[in-house]
Amino acid sequence: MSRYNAKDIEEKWQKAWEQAGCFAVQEDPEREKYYVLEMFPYPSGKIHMGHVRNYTIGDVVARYKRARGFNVLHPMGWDAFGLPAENAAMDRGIHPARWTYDNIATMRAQLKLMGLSIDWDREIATCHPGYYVQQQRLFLAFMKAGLVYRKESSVNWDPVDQTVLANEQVIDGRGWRSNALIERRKLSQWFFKITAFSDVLLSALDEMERWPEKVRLMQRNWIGRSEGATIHFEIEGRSDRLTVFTTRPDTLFGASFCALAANHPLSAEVAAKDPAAQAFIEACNRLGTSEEAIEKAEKQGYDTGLRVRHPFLPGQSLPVYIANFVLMEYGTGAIFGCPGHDQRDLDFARKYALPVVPVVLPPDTDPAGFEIGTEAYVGDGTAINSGFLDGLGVEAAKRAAVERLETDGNGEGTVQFRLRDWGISRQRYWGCPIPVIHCPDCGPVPVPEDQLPVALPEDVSFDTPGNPLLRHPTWKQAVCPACGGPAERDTDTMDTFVDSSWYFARFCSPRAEAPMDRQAVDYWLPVDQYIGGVEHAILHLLYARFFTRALAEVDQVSVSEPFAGLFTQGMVCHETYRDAAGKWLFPEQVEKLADGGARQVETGGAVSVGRSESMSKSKRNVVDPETIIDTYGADTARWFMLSDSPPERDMEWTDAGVEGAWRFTQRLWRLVTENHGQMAPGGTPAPANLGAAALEMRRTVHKTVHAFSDDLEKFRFNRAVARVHELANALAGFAPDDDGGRFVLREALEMMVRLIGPMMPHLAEELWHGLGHESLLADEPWPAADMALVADEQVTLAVQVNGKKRATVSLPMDAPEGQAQELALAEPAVQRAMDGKAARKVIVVKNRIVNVVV
RNA sequence: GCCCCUGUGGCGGAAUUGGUAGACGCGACAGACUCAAAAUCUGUUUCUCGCAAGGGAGUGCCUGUUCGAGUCAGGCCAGGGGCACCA
Repeated sequence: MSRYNAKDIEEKWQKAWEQAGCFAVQEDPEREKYYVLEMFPYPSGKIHMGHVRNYTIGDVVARYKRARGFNVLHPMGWDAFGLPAENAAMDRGIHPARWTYDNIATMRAQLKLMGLSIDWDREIATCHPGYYVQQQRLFLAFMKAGLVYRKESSVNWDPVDQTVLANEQVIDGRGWRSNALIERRKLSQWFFKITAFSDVLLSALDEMERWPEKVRLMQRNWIGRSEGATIHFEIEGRSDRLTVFTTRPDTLFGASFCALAANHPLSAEVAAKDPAAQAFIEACNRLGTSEEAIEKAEKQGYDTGLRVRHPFLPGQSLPVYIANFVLMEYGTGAIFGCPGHDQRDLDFARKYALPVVPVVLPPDTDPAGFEIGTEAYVGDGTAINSGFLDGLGVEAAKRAAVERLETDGNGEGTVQFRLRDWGISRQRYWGCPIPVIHCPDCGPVPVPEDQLPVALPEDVSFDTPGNPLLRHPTWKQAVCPACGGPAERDTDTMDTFVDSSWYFARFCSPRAEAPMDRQAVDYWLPVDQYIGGVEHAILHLLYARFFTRALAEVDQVSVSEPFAGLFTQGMVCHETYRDAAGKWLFPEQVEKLADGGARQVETGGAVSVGRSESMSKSKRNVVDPETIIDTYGADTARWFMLSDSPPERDMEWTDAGVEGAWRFTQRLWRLVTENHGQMAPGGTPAPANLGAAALEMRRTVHKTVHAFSDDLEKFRFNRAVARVHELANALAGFAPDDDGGRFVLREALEMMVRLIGPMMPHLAEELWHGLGHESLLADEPWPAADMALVADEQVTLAVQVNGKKRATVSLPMDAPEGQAQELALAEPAVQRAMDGKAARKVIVVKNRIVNVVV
């Protein structure tokens, strides 16, 4: 029995597509465009299974839309700046550029093995000066438009490595390399004014119907619009006021303290005269900058000795604390605490023995017996102990409180967003240099157009701590473009999220001299289908949305949203293995035993099998895509990726699963090639009459084409795969015995080959040619189902008695309800279940079900 | 701590979106072919009572809505993801 040789055949067709230039595209106003984009990869070294899944899904969409007649743009590039390149430089002494470009070469070759329908002419890498010079232009355009500004913000500072650390590099308050205690340090940095778009970024989500609801919800929560009030408390013995933000102005009568963020200006002022306050602030600063670390830490405070006057209760005042759970970045960096109706405030009040006054009475509660114990009451209710607010519901009380604050000049109703401006300065080498020169006299001055790009110097070293750009002997020396005096370059580079915030636009005109060619972006944008991991649901996608609006504001694009459709795929998981000593083992080191256990291949030692987790190098539960492609071919790998698990969900990679996919690849090949002799010749017209078996087969084929196409449209690839299995099963039992049968067999095989085209493009191309076609399947239109053959003639209805299935009846499609009822009641099993009683009610749902109620 | 998601046979999952639970695949078992193995083909496979015909239970747990709930509502339990300098 001959076998399908994936390796040779895949290479053959990849060359054929390349020679024919199938996937190179140009703007064509005559044709409807479709832009398919998968999130571009970070060139970390080799492709991993997550990439294989991502690009397989994207390629199915791209090839399908192409067959549907769209002018499809499907490009690929590299998110090539980032921290790992610098880590490699430090660990192995390789220059980040060398490391990155080597990785790109490796990964490009690997991706090409997958047979993706990509227009490689448009390839870009964000670390290439041709890309980042355009990004510098955009930065300067944003600066001119007032969308960029400078302010101080806190960072994790590693005092030993002399560097800023990402939150993930801070482990238990210590630097991951140096193990030194991390400090919070203030740096003057560049910010993008994303908050100028808070409202539109939020409201536009309502119209983004082709985005998953969960991503829209996450973004809504992230932007975090809340209505509330700012309240100005008079500080006793001072002329200035303390301004706080609250979402619960209705609970003001229950306030028992105010609290400041550790880095609030007033905290600093107190600390200047109070060493104990200073020590407390320093302790807070050791907490790290992540919200998680701050929220999970034990609530602690320091009494500043200051007191503020209660705006509604003359003569009463509240203590002011510095507290470790108040964030300077949100609201005004200060709060008032109402322990009765906020859990954090309650924990704090109990700790520092502050009063707890209930001011909201839950519905149907006796005020006499109502007390706050260990749990704050955050629900709706009626105001009590609240002076002029007494008796009002929460919403009404909020309005009344705000009204009084405004009348008295003690505050005002405000809308607050959780969203903060985007700090983009990074004290790192491997990123896009910020094109600004700092002049002692003129301040920050944009680098003039004729001096762009501000290129990264190549002669840098990573053997000493700190930012290589900062300590480079000459790079930062510059002349002020405004006054001509000596000045210094900004030695920071941009957050790599900036690079990925506009690459989709650059793909439209990747070699343009300007950031983008307006005609090209106007034709291609927005991206019709964006595909990537859900881990980017907030940051990357929100930044790209902001960036697009900013680009529109500086008149670079016409669209306001970058991604019309979004699909978030799940992760690829694998079982984890450990030896007796608890060390992680690679899957190839482990042999599964028949009894379900496992042992080590080399030593025969015990292996404990852990749960399936997202593939990661640290847990060694990885399978190398190149090995898989080498063994089984790209089509099998692609097919398995699409089988079984719905694409939005996590999937488990198993050896048995790939082998199953590989067997099916071989089976399809045999099914088509072994039936060549039984088929009608190509081009034979459909006979007027078909035998019963042939007609049934033909119906199955057209139903499959119809359902399969619908599944592709809806990203239900696993079901589409199942339908091809069903069709193959049906074909295996079909032996034509007349011209009609032979016609149906050819039609069935051709249809099946065309359906699998987007999923297993090489096999499909090979079989297509085997069927006698000269054209490339990649250029063929999508097959159409004959709707007359898709509709069923007979339907089977379930018959229930009191909701329990007792029988089924078969009758013509759309038969009248009376007929269904009559047939159902005549069923012996139904009669038995009715036990001689009369039917009280019979519910008939056409073509679905009959339910007899007795 | 806050926010989000998921839960169906031995396993991955399907279920026309409130209407026949378990499609399809994997695994397992039995059989055919073979000197034998591999490959391939055929059949069985939710659990349970029964020789059978046939019955009972069943979609993480509890309560509810409905003629009818895997699907809707409320409350729990378990697992996973994100939290602004990883990309």
